[in-house]
Amino acid sequence: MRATIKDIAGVAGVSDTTVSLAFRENSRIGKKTREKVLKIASQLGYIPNTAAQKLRQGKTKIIAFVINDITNPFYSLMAKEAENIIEGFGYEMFSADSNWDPGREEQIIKKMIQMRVEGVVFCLSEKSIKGIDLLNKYFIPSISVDSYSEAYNGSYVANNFEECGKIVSQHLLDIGCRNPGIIGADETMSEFSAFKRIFAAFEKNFEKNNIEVKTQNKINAGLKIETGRKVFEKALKNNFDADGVICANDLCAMGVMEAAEKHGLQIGKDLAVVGIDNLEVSELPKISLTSVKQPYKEIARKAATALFALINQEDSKIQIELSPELVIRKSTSTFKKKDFSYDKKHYTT
Amino acid sequence: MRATIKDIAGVAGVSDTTVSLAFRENSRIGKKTREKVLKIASQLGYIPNTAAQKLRQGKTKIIAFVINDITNPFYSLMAKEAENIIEGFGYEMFSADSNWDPGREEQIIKKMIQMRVEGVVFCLSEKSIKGIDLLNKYFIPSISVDSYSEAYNGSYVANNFEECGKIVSQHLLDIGCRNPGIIGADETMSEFSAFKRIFAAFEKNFEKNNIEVKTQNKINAGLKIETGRKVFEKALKNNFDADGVICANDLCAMGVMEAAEKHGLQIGKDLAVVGIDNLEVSELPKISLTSVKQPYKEIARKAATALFALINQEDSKIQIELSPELVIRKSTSTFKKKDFSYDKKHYTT
DNA sequence: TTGAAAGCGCTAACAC
DNA sequence: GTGTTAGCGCTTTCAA
Repeated sequence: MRATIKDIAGVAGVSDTTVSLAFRENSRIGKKTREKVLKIASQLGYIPNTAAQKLRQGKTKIIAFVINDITNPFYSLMAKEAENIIEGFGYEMFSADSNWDPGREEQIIKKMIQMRVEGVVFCLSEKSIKGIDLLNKYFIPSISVDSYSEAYNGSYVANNFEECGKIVSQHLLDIGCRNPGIIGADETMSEFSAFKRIFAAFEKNFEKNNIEVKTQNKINAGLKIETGRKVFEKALKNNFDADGVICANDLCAMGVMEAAEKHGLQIGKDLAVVGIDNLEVSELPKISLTSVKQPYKEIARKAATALFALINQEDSKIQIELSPELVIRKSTSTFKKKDFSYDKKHYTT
Repeated sequence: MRATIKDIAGVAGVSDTTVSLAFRENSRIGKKTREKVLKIASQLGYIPNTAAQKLRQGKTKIIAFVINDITNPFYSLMAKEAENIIEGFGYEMFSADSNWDPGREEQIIKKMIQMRVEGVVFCLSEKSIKGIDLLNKYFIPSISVDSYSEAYNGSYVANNFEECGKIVSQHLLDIGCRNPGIIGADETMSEFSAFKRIFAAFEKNFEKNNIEVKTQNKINAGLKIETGRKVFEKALKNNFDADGVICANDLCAMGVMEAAEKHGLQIGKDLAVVGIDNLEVSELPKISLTSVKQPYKEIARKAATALFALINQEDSKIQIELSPELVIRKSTSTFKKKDFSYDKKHYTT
């Protein structure tokens, strides 16, 4: 039904080989023959069959992109950037969404191996390493983006989460906060290495300055406005008394700010709030949320490029961390220092 | 290098066919043979080669999802929903991002045909119909989602944009606006049928009530906070004087509200503002933007399901429009009616 | 400059 | 219940 190379060969009165070669530039085919073949091919509406090509050549020129949640704008941004790089190398990219499910992760990676992809860019749920084991077993070059679990020892291009926690805590210290709080993700997500590393670094930097994050000021809220609001409302009614907080993300921070104001606290003055993500809406004057901007585009670009270095065996392991940037806005910039005496005694940078 | 069916057959001392059949449930193979084959396959780390399967079977069980911009949260949401449905049918989904470029669209669709996909879900830029022509030429079932150009006559599951423009205008009428304004997308995007249809229906419903949208109150801003703010600031300095506006999307509306307040207008009272998208942040008390919520998830689900009806020839053309919902918030709910005398004379529903 | 022949890995007819 | 044979559409030797 659909035209094949044989059909063209039949009409043109040449061999299959000649037709195949006619599609490649600078092949040994004569000019006239090529023109004739190409013309007939176009008349017959010939489109090559990728499956046959791949089978014959053994190479697929496909890279897989496996990600936790493609509806997360940062992940879809990475997908788009990676795709551009990958196409620049003459490869195709197939993406798949694991929905944070380790079972689906493994299943997707198996499919990708069936498909004989030549490399994989991934950001996994960290709940299982079966997917990575599979890739290693079949010697498929792969690289992790954004974050990676503690046990992971392969290639990655990641956010420097220690730096992230550190710059936030340092900023809070600098503006005068002496009683920090941590408003984390919900229970499932708070095991994710990114949050663990950010909050650990945040706490560590305060400890270096002899300031402790009180247990009552460490809570798990979630990644949405609503969860941030509800959980923080409740916390304030209990004994939450921090003067500066880091939140799991910007949406959560917005919920937190709302609850705080409702409780009579002035944002930026009584309570400094920092988010993570630097969403477009965070810069609205009415929100004006200080936030951490992470270099997702650059991560994706570097990772895709690095993957080809692995594929071409120019390198055997690549581990890169990129630093975030703190965007300071009103939610932290009008803080009133309460305890200046403290600074002289303890404060160090 | 990688184990094939022949390798397994060799070790097990059976034929290729037997091995192939062993992987299929309820095939005629004996129980013991199957167990032996499966065991050896697992020992050799056998993973079937999709290219070979597809080539042999002629069927690929692949659906393509071609979309303008996967970083648009609504589009990625549709991709995810569609993928779930498609997997439920035992197919795989490959997605590709055309970045609103008609050239890339065509190129992507060509690739998908090379890949012998069995169906395509798409949302195209509307700047060219070459992609659709290709699909038709090769008799590949396809369905459009979200929007479609005027010239398009194929299957679709779309937003009912007329309804969208109508409910917004009716709401503005109901609260007492008598001098409407339209704040559209930038020049490139404003040719997109979705915006044209929404704004036309908006205007038409006002006209039915003998109210005209003045030329000076129709402006093109854009789809971002910043463009909304800048363009509306300028418009207010000129002669923009509407008392109720529809904006191209929520982000634009936020920029508009910011500029309006800076200019001394009270949102909801002097100027009613309606957005489109109903973003999560639009419900924040400080923003509280009335907005149109469009049924993207349902569109994607219906479209994917409909595509299989087309593939299985249970149906030859499917055209469905789904209605949006207006979420009313403070940006329109405290409006002070100025001209009650008008109502008695003209107002109709 | 061209063609003949082989085969990538798998599955489907058909025969036993 | 199992094996033989052929072939999906293409590319790649190798020979002419």
